[in-house]
Amino acid sequence: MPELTIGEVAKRAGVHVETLRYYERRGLIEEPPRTPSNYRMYPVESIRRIRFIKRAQELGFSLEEIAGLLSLRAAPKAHCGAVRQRAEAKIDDIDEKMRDLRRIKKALSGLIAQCSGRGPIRECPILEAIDEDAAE
Amino acid sequence: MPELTIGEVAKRAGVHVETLRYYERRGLIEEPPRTPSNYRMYPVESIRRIRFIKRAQELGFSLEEIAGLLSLRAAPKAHCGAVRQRAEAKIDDIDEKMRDLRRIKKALSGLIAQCSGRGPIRECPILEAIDEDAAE
DNA sequence: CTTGACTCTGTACCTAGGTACAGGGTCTAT
DNA sequence: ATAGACCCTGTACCTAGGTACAGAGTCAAG
Repeated sequence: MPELTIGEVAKRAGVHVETLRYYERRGLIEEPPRTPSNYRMYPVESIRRIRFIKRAQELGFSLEEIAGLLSLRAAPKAHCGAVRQRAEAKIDDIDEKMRDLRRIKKALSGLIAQCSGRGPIRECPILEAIDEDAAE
Repeated sequence: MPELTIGEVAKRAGVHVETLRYYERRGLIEEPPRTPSNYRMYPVESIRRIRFIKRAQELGFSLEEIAGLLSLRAAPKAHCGAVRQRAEAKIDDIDEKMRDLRRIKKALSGLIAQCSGRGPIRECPILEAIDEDAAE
């Protein structure tokens, strides 16, 4: 029976041991069975689950959202639309962040355009603009 | 002599009293003089400084970076190029964040395109893809 | 002269996602 | 049988930017 200690799982999944215990506390991974000496022993499938979590994080999902995806996956009656919907909502989040960043970049570019970069700091048009304008 | 209590400054600058004390601890605003009963009394210029801080935050600068801008402003020998440089660096940060977001969005869109939204959760192509691929 | 609104300091708490001990127990190799 | 590597729990700490008390003092109005 190929069971793994927490250290082995951590190594193979590319995370720290403490992270696994943290995920367990957060409810992202089930409490694994224990040996008589109270060591956690993980089935090999655990590694896949940890990797799922890491990849979903890379796609911008928070741990809370990932917990949602995982429980969805475990619900036999759920269907795929629910997952799709979450992915679409995440794209909306991203679009909103990009709009914010574009707006900020535009404002900064406008300030830089006013500044030769050569005057004394007392007359810096960038600082003056921040001092006077609302940065909307 | 038109001096202001912390509550008045907070109200006029649109921040909380605790935030002003926090900024003082962080070195973003000078320690104001005190009354005999130990109340802070701010000159009217303080309001302008708080607003500067808030606007610089809206432009994506952290409090630490803002402290840098403020001390630059106070250095008589500094020149405008230093400010310009920081603004340009901030634009580089923004560009990097946008690249990350675009990459993530593309990955999510690709997943969504594979999913009709109608199948059972066990066959959800989005979940399967997260389970198997590296989300690069 | 008391009540309510304000201020003071110091410290704890919050989100997110972990990381780092301390003080124990266990397992493996020699 | 003992050293070193692992594991356990519990708690504190980290970043960033604040927010929320507690317990005490102060100020203005009626």
